[in-house]
Amino acid sequence: MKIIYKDGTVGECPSEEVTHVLRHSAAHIMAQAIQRLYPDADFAYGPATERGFYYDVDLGDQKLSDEDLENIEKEMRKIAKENLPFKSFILPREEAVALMRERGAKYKEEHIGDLPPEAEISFFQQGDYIDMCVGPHITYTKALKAFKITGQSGAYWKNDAKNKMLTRINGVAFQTQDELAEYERQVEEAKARDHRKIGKEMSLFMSDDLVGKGLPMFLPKGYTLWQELENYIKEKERKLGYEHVMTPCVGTVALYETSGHWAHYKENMFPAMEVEGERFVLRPMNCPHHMMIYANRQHSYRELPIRIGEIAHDFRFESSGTLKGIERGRHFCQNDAHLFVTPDQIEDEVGRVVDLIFDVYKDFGIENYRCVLSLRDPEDTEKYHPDDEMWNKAEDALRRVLDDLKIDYTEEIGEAAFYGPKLDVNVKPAVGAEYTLSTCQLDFCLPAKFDLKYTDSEGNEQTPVVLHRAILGSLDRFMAYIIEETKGKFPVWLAPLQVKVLPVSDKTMEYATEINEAIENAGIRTQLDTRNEKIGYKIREAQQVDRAPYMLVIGAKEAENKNVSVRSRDTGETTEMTLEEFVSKVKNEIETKAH
RNA sequence: GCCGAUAUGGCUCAGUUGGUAGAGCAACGCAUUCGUAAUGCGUAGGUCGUCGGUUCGAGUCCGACUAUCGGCUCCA
Repeated sequence: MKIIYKDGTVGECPSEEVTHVLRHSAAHIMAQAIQRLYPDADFAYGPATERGFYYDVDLGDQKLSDEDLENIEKEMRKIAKENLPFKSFILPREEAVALMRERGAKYKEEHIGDLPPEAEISFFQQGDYIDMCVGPHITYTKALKAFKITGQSGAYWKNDAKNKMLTRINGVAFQTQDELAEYERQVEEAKARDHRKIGKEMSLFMSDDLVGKGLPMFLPKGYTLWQELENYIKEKERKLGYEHVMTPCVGTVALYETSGHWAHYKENMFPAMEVEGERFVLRPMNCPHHMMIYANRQHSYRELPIRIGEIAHDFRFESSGTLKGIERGRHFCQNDAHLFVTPDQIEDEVGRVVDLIFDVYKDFGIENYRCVLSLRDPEDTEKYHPDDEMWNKAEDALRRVLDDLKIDYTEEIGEAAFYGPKLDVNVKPAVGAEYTLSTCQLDFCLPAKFDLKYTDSEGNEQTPVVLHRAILGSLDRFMAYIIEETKGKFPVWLAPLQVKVLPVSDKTMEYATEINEAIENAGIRTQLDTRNEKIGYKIREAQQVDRAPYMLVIGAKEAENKNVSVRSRDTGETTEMTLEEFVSKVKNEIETKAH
């Protein structure tokens, strides 16, 4: 594919750049279409994205309906068909400003003002549409073949909520129709994996307006899974020397004033409630409570690290627009722990946390993740706790741990919390944007705020460093993640219903009942389908709705042979075996957490 | 919170230009006793998200609110 650069030269596009150039050009073509339909439209930014492109546009008071978007898409096809050439030109700054002013492009004009004085100001033009842009672009509009407008949203100019809200029109674009079709197939697939849909189908959780938005409730099956996760992670932690505590999900405002959360995190908390002249809040995190537990008695350096863990209920006043099933609610349970260490122990302890994270990921078969080291921006002296030495030491310690374990990671400057650097492990769910599953954050501030101490070997009082860490993140979010990863086909150890016993007819109900009881007594979660239905019907529901890993078909043959026919959810194959063989097979899979 | 869309029995959806709500599945009843992804027949079930307005008449048109969905923003 030929492309045109800002200086007007035309060349062959490097193959890895083709899609990006196509998408960026698609944004320009969309802008041209919009300008034809809405002559007063004023354009802001219109880049290529991971899957396609968008353009932020100021349409004044004009609102767009779905039909309007279809019309824009139609106009884009028309422009592609017209096969207009892309041309480029460069203007001196004053002329560039004059051109933009003449065309009423106030966002572009403002953008010129943001560019460094030496910047070359280039333009691309197809037909009568001119866009300030560094390019490169396709040479003719016909090169754009496979694309689609996917929706619109609001977006602030320069991403700043103080600025005007613009209309962002999103689209996808690919090199071929096949790729576009594949994308659409993936969107369908993602919808089928959506934890909200599967959670409803499998009766895992529910929500109700009367209870409140963002406040999901776990049904028996969902809570069974939840408890498996809780027991699993607590067992892991116990073996690593964690001690678990239970603390209330309410605290005084004074507690959060001490921690500093009241000053900096108040807008994300439910407002305070006043009782008998004292003010309380629902807690958004557990750090202050755990600090108080540490402070409950004096500590020697010999005891450190001290690891305090809790499956803790928290409440955050999340913006209504960000709520999403059990992935993001206003109530959730953190798999939280605070590790109190001496400065010398930081590296070791972080290493142990990182080991634990990947040990857990192995058990769950999690392979698609991205490690992010969030560092401070040394220029931003306002945001970050001022202690250069501590920061450098901590950031180096985190880096060393990752390097020693040969873990790939990216560094993000300015993404650290104000109190210290952090390591996040992010995953990409089937539906929606990437989010953090596990985190390990260093904290230099909180221990001092609570005046935490330990006595060192010289007999002097020292302040410990705190590591905040969460492995499963929140159990709620983690559950959402594994629902989407497995499409509800959980491994045996997690499945709310591990076995479903299906008598072929009432004639074998008695034997099926015996089998079901024996399995239940072996500590396996099982259910007997007592309905008067045909076997195919029972299998269909056990497979499609319950997603039970094993179905036992019990008919005359099994009753006579005193055995069971085991149908596997995953392979669809049926094997005959004795009840004892089956029970030990399932128990073994539970034990080994087989995937 | 912001931009846009949506809201109809337990679930998934239909409902034409405004004229008294419809299907499939599920539930319940009866028949059937059946061998690996839906047995047949029947019964019951809805103040169409809420409130207000226009109209002789509103599921349908208008407004407000609530919730949900797609994005944006935020995320100690």
